[in-house]
Amino acid sequence: MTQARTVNADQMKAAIAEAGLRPTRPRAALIDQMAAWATAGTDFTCEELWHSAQASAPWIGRSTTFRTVELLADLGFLDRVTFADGSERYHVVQPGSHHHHLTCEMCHRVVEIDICLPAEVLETVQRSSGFALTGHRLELFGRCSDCQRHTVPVIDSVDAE
Amino acid sequence: MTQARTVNADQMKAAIAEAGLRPTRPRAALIDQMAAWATAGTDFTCEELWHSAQASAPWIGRSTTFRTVELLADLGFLDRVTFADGSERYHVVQPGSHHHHLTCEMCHRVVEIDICLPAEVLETVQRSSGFALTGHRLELFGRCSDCQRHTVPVIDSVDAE
DNA sequence: ACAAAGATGATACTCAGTATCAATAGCCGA
DNA sequence: TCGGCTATTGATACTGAGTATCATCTTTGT
Repeated sequence: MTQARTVNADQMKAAIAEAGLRPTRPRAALIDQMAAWATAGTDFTCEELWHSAQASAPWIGRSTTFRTVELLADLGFLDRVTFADGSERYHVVQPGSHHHHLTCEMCHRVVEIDICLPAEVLETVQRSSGFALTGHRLELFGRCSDCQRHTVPVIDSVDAE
Repeated sequence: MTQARTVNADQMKAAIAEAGLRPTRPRAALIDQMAAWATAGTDFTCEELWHSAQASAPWIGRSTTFRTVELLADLGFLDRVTFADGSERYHVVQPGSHHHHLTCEMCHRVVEIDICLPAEVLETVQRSSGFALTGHRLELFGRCSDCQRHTVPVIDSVDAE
């Protein structure tokens, strides 16, 4: 797997400035929290971000949290990651990098992986279906090494959920 | 692409009987509607199913619709399909078949495809990440041949959304 | 026909996210 | 520095999808 270098708060703030948007206090506070989580490899929901940010900035509104997350997602800093149980959470990533996610179904750890569908497979699909492919989404589920150690080993199957 | 033969109402009803569950009128009505959609290749949400079923069976409750969809999903007859815009809908499939979905981002057409990640790719991920893989989810997005005809051609890119 | 268990439908509720809008805070030019 | 323009904010109310509850009604096995 590839450990992408962690996105920091300044990168996100700079991107906001470059987009001609304003560097406001709420945005800064939320970005700082997200960047901290990014370093720790922690994913989050908007609700969690809001609650967490309120510890240091109780004046931040819920709407602003949703708006800021949407903004950062549009700027490419946040990916929506799907977990094995179907839940979806946000994860900070390097914008523009093409990768997919491998998530631990026990501890929710997220690992970015840079493997992808081979181009010839995509071309085969394109030819046989008549579709013009514009994108795809791949999520891998499993148990991380720590969680394997603490529980019964899973059957060595690689089928879809 | 592989056009899986369409699941019919009787198969679903038989599966319910085999599971030791009861063949009730609401279940039959909902299954008939889903089977009709399956033949037409139409996907749906619970809400849509409910409204549609009410045309012929106005006594069916909303809760029952959700319960029946969940039941059929558990029995493997329904897949949750993700579309390019992030929305999720149900789609009737042959239970037990391992496949993925290619969806048209314009008309929401769903095509089942039987291509998958090559085993060696999965093994590489497994080795390098230390994860024990247990499943995956792959969604392909594009424009179907009909929608390509009616609009400007898309850039021939195959990157993720 | 009868009782036990399964299934139903009405209702109320939760939860995540959205819409609205008056008030506020950055920005820019004078 | 001032003033005004506009982006942004936070409070509030709302929506839509899905869940919990529970009295009532069906199936089913006897």
